[in-house]
Amino acid sequence: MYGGVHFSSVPDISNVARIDHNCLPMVAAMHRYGIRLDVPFLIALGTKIETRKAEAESQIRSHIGNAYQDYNGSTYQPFNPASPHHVARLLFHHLRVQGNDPVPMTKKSNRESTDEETLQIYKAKHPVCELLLDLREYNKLLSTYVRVLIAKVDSNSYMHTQFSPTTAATGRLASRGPNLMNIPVRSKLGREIRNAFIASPGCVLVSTDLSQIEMRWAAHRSQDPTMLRVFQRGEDIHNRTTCNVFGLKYEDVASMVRRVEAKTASPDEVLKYKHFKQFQRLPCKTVGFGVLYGQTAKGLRQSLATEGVEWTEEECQSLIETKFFGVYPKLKEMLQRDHDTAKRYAMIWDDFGRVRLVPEAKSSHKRIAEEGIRKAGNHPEQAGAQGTEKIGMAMLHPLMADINQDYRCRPVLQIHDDCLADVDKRIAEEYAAIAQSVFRDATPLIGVPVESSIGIAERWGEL
DNA sequence: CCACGTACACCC
DNA sequence: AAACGGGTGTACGTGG
Repeated sequence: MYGGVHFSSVPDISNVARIDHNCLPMVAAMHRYGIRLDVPFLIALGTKIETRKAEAESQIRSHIGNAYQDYNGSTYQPFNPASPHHVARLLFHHLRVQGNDPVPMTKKSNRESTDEETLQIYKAKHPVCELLLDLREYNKLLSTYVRVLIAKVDSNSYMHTQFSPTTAATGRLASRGPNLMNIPVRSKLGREIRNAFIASPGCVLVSTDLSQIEMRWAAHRSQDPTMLRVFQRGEDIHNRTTCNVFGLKYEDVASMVRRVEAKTASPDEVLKYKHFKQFQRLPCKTVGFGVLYGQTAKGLRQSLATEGVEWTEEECQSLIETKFFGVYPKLKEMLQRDHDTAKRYAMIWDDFGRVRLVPEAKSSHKRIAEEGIRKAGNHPEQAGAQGTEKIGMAMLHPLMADINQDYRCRPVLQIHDDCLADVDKRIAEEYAAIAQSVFRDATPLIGVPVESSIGIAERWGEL
């Protein structure tokens, strides 16, 4: 012991460089081979979105008429719906959709916010809000994805993006030129873009996904008995949390879900299920993600509100502190330990010894210090999860290279807990089984089974 | 004219 | 004065 520091607690960083180094062959192969794009499909999609964009623009113009009159001192400025500044002036100064209510403001400039959340509030007040939201989506899809992807494919329609294993502080990969880790998936139209990513001729795309890997790392590190049992029994962790919080029986919930999914539930039970899903499971699921990120009661209240669940801050506080951590007390202790480590040493590290420096954790400014502590609280799980993924990639690549002698078998993308390969149809099943077991066994966790799921399809959007 | 900060939006 | 961790990219608007 010296100066309050236990030498035994100093992390061993020697494995980190090896992990990053050993995943490079697969990363390089991803860059070199690239992923195939269906360019005619993308062009048709682009045309479709351009049409919708033009419609939305003309409707916006007809709705606002001369409502927008901005005089810059010499001329009237045309309204630009892509400018948040113009949108704010239109809605809150000319149309005054807020009436006498206060409007959410932007963080740094002193101006009304026009983000999606804000526009949703005033959707009922003026039809232009929804049109502006639609237009935003079209502009986003066209300028960030459709046009860029078409412009950047090589002469054989393959996209070669760069992956950097050393950019993110937690060891996650970063992708640029273009970024293929943020291709849309949540909205219907956005998901169409994912369908432009296709397998090579005679091949299929095989995805290998580590399920709930950060949660499993949290279970491993905390050794929380309830969490361990959830994963050992193969339960749905959010259902388990919900049951313990609301005093429901797990098996009752599971059988209800089965009946609803099989469409054999009575109308009464369907109503009960909908209530369960929105007002019980959703809050518990949100907390489950949120706690690993250090989400506060205020943040939880906010994110639930966007899902139509209007809880008070006090109710959120009680859900997090009393109810959630009441179910998983050892998880709370682990997070507390990590926060203490950050406050004491201004750093934190994961089980592989990947260190993150958080000097701000020692700041005298509470806000800055808490920011550092939140970063530290999440680091061991995010970095640990990435360790599993990178080690899996390192072990899998030589096996793929062997197969690739006779049949096409190429890695194409990694998205944090997901590894995508372009594989000859004739050996897709065989490859999938190998990849699944490699990722599953890459890093044994104590008392926690790791599970990887596989998907096979010709288009990425179908996975 | 370009560089940069900001707002917003997409992903895990 | 924030209120959720980790990223990239685009358009706008301002200031050098």
